[in-house]
Amino acid sequence: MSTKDKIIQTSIALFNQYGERAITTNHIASEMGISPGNLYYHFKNKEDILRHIFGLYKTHLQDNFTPMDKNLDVMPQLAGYLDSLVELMWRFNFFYNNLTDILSRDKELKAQYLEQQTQLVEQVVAVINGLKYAEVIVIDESDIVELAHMVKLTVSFWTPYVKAHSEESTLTKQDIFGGIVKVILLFKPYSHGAGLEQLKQLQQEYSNKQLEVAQAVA
Amino acid sequence: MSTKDKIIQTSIALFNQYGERAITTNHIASEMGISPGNLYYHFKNKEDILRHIFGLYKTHLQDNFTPMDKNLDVMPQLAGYLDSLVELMWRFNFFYNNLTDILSRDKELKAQYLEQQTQLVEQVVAVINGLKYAEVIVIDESDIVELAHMVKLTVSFWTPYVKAHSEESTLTKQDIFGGIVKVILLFKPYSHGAGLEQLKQLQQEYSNKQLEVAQAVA
DNA sequence: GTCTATAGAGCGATAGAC
DNA sequence: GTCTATCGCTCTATAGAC
Repeated sequence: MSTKDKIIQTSIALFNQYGERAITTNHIASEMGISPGNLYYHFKNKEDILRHIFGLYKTHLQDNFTPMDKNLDVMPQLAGYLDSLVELMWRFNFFYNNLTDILSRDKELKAQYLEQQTQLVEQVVAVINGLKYAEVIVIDESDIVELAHMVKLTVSFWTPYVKAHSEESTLTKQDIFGGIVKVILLFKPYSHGAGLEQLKQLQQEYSNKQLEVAQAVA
Repeated sequence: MSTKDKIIQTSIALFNQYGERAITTNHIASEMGISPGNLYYHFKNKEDILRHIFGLYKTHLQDNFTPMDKNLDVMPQLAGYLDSLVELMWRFNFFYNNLTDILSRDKELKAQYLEQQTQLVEQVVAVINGLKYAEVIVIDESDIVELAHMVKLTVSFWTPYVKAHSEESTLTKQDIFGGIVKVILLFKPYSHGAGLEQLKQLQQEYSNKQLEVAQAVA
């Protein structure tokens, strides 16, 4: 791995563990065993590092949040989206923990984020419509965009919510599954009959994942 | 107003406008036209100020989130809770914008927050049960706590969500009403018949408030 | 590409006069 | 209760040698 890539990876790891605010460029360099000067050879400044990390975030979403295929079953596709959200929430949780700060310090990054999130809400709307046409849920047209924002809000801020509510602020991967359960909860009351049973099953699967990991640790 | 109270009020105002991270003790003193030394006469440090502000936050919730009266109509009481949440989300929005950071820097405050939020989830559960017994909503026993957390998550992180999605990061009070609409959206799909009509009307009221204020400014 | 050394700036907090 | 002055620390970022 190139030094540049290693700086990115180390930054992500340290930001996630200690928070973006607490980690300085010196900490990153020190953790890697390189000099601060070397770090600044590869990146203009800390914001430059954050922009590169945002690039990875964006790529992850572009690669995994592809449009639904109407010829395939809807539930496996939904499960695929949820799995990719687990990865997203886990890998970039530091970003959500300091979203306002990070964006307010860097207008360019904020513009990129805004554009990206505008796309994202459209993609979530498309998924909701997919569930609607597959008759998994029944929902008024006027509520769809609102629900899409609630999904986005939940995914974005589940990890800060968990951190604020746990004694030790160290996030574990099973904590993330709890957030997915909440996302499914958002859809569930719009669902009836066979669709409801499918969603209940999916929710149960993620509840189980939560416990499995916990038991593996114990 | 005493200097001590004025420091608290000025801090809240500056934190809300510029973010807690960006505002130093020097900024607060300078804004008030007092010396940094004077500020440190009244408060041990910045965390001390934040703890006092949290005290106000806690008091606001204690005063406004009183248990439901089963002898009175449920909807006016719900509206009362929602109005008090508007105030909370508006007055202390800086707190939610930096929640993880603020709590990770001060173990004592974190403990207080944890205790307070544990109480709060119980109170939200009580409100949901109130809606259930008044037959405004129909909800499985097993979903109630999960829904309560979703309400809390929405209230906590609506303002950071809005800030992240607006060009200028200055929050207005009508933005808050949008969050209340989202909270009502959480309840709506559990509702049917007469209860649904009541919730729709309530949601419409807050949607209107959103627009009224916007027009008053224009 | 990597290092050492350090400039430059800001922040938190205190001492001591009034 | 309020001020001025300032110390010590940390952080960002750069200069210049290798």
